[in-house]
Amino acid sequence: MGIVARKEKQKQEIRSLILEASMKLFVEEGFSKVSVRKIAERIQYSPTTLYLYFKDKNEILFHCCESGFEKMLSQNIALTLINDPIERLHQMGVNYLNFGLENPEYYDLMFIQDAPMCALHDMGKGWSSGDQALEALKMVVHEAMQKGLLVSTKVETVAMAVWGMVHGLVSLAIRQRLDKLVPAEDMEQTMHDSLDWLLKTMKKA
Amino acid sequence: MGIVARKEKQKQEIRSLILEASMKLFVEEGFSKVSVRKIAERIQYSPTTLYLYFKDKNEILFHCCESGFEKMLSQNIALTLINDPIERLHQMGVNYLNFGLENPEYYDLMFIQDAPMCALHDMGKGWSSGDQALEALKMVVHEAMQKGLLVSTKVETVAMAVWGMVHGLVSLAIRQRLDKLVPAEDMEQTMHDSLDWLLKTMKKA
DNA sequence: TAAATATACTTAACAGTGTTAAGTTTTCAA
DNA sequence: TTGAAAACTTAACACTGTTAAGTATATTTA
Repeated sequence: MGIVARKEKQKQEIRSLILEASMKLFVEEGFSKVSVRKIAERIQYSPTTLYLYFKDKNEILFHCCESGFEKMLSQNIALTLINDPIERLHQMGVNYLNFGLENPEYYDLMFIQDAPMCALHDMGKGWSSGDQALEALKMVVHEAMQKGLLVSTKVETVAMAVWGMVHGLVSLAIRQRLDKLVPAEDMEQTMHDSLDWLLKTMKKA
Repeated sequence: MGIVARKEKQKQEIRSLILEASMKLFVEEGFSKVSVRKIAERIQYSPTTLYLYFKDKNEILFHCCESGFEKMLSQNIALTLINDPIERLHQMGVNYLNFGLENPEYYDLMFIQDAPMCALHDMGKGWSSGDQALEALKMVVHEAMQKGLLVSTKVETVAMAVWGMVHGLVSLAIRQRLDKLVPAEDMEQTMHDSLDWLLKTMKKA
């Protein structure tokens, strides 16, 4: 069975090749410019070959997403060192804002486009890394409530509020909706101010 | 000069015809299904005719957006009756959430897609109705601070936080990102809970 | 009134998109 | 060496936004 295993390994290698080319392409040229033909050209294959390794373009984008989540989670490792759950939640928010602003193309794919969600639906699979981040968020909110640092409410309510806000800020910024509210040079700072304000405000008196 | 005025009026009528057809189309079939050819077919014109009335597709979508903003603002008229600025801000948020959930296609265009912003940029114009809504938001925050109902900070910080959150909730919901956090049947309620929570929380003790 | 001009609109095409069916080349086992 | 299976490509379909060139239809001028 060594031979069939090697075949499988080769297949995985080409899958990786396709995904790496895709990611390079949309980091360099932006998400909207990624096309099946351009990906194929980069790896010197015919466009139709990609369909032997992935069901459709959405599925390719879905897998790019997954590596985006890993990228995002990797910056959160140092987080476990922070004891105060509010402070930890705050830092999670800061990391989230920074990730979004520094990787707008990835962010777009992970949280704004619906192509990846279509793929996810078609495949009947779950997010794994995405769910993991969500679980961490709920956990820290729960901990803060248990320690009496937050007024006790449904965990989902607060988790949704916090995620909603940071996502709202990043996605409005990415889509140029904040330009009229605040000058470009103050934008990043104001976004962080808003986050600071939320966490200071929600802290139990 | 009556004749040139009539000509101008006819031109405006065809512009309206195009816009109405576009809006019907994307309310019925969704934003992503709107194409120049389909719009043209609806009004029994050749696709290229549309380019005699609008610079490109983005410009058409931009004007659809504008009527979306009017739709949105129209539901905010009753708002001026509310005296308490916090209560008014709350109701603005409620209206925002409802508009987004009831008109996801419009919302998509107005706050998520970047086609309209491209058009806006190309035309060198401003949002008018969009800016108006933003001004109203800043105003109510300002008023709440002046009346001592909110801790005084930069108005933009709080306005951005509140808008960020409601936009975050709506856009995450529209793009199916909240499905894993909360069951579908509780989603709308939880979104409103989050908004309630924010406003209760930010109210000065 | 007839010719010239300006307006309104269409046809045909370009260059691109995702995707599929059918055909070809390569690889490998019997 | 032959035959089957796997890997890959060519050609095509049905779309997309957009433009250049051509055709009718009004309107203005001589």
